[in-house]
Amino acid sequence: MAYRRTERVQEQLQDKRDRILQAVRAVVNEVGFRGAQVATVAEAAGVATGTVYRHFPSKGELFAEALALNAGHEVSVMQAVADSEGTATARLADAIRVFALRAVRARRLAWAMIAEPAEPEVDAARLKSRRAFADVLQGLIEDGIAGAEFPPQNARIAAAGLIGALTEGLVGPLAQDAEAPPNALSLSREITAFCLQAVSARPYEESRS
Amino acid sequence: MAYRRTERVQEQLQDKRDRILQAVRAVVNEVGFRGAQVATVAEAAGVATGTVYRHFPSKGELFAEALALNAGHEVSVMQAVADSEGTATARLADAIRVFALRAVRARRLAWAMIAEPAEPEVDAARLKSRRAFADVLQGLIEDGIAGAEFPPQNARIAAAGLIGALTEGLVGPLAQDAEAPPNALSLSREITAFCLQAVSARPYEESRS
DNA sequence: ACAAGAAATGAATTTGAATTCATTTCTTCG
DNA sequence: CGAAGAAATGAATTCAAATTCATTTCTTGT
Repeated sequence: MAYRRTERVQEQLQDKRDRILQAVRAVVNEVGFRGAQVATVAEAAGVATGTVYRHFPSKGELFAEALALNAGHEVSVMQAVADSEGTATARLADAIRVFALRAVRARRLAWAMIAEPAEPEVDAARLKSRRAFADVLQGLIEDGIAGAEFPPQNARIAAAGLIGALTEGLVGPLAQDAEAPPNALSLSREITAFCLQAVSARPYEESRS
Repeated sequence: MAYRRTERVQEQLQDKRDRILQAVRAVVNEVGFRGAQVATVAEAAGVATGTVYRHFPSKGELFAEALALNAGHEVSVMQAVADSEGTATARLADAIRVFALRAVRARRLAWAMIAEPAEPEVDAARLKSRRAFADVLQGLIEDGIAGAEFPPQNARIAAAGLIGALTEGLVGPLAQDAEAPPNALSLSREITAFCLQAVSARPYEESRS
C-alpha cells in the first residue's frame, strides 16, 4: 500500500474540478451552450478531454452544475439586496435593477443561463434556479403586502410574473446579438419601472449609486 | 414529354405537405420537440422518412414552419379578441385570458411552443412569434394609454413584460408534468389579474363566457 | 529508488439520429 | 399500352460530438 490520497492531492483535485467549472463559464460566455463542447471546455481548463470525465459523469451534469453555481451566486446577490434595510418597494426595485444590470452586462452568459437551449439536465437546473429567484421576489412582495405598500395579491403568481417579465425583457434584446447593445442603464431602469408598477407599487426613484 | 404535373397532383402534394405539418403538431403534442424524430413524424403522417425531405429541406425548417403555423393561428385568435368591441382594459383582459386558457388546455404543445429547447430555426421562429404576440398587446396598451385607462408607460416594454409574465406563469406549471394539473380556469384568472394590475388597470371583472 | 496505486491523457470508438439516394411505384399523355 | 418523367420509399450512409479506455505520467510510503 504505497499510495494513499493525501490532503494536498485532495485539494488539487478540488481545484481542478473548480477550474473545469470555471472553464465552462468562460466557454459558455464566449460561444454559448451550443458551441460549448467538452473538448473545448477541457482545453480552456488546461486538461485533457478524458479528465473532465474523471470529475463529472456527463456533459449534461457538468453544464448543469456550472449553471447552478452561477445562478446560485446571482440568487445570493439578489437575496442580499432583498435582506437590506428599507421599504419593500425600495428593496424590490433594487433587487430587480441589480439583476437586470448584471444580466445586461454579461449578455451572452446571461442569455445562456436564462434561455439558451441545452441538455435536459441544464434545463432542470434552470427551472430550479428560476424558482429560487422567484422565491426571493415572493418574499419581498409578501413583505410589501404585509406593510400595505402593495395591494393584496397572489404573491406566488406575481413573483413568477416578475421573473417572466424580467427575462423576457432581457432575452429579447439579448437574443438579437446583431443589434446594437441597448443602453444597459436605461433598459434596466425601464424594466424595473414596469415590474414595480406590476405589483402596483408607487414609482421608486433609484438611490444614489 | 409524357408527364406534366397536373392540378390534381399539385393538390395532393399540398395535402401531403399539410399532413406532414399536422403530424409534427401531433407528435410534438405527444412527446415534445425532444422526442420528435423525423422518422416518427413521417410515420404519423403516413409517409416514408425520405418523403419528408421532398417537402422540407431539413428537420429544423420543418419544425420551425410547424411552430410558425400554430403560433400564427394563436396570434390571429388574440388579434381577433383585441379587435373586438369594448374598453382597452376589457379587451386586454380577454386577450390574455384566452391565450392562457388555450395554453393550459393543450399544455404539452403549449410548452413546446413557448419554451422547449429545439433546433435553432425553431428558436428563431419562436422569437418571431413572441414578437407578434407582443405587438398585439402593445397595441392594446397604447389604446389604453390613449384612452386614459392606463397610465403613460413604455408600451413596448410593458408588452414584453406581459408576454414574459404569461409564459412564465404557464411554463412553470406546464414544465412540472408530474404535478397535478392546476385548475385551468383559476390559473388563467390569476395570471390575467396580475397582467392587468401590471399595466395598472383597475381590476376587471370577467365578462360572461 | 522502487513498487503500488491514482490520476491524466487523447486517440479511437460509439452512438443516435439526420440525411441521402438507388430503386420502386405512380401519373400522364401520345 | 408504354415510354417519360415525378414522386415515394426506406435501408444504408454520414456526421458530429460524447464517451471510453489502453497507455503514460505522477504520488506516495517503504
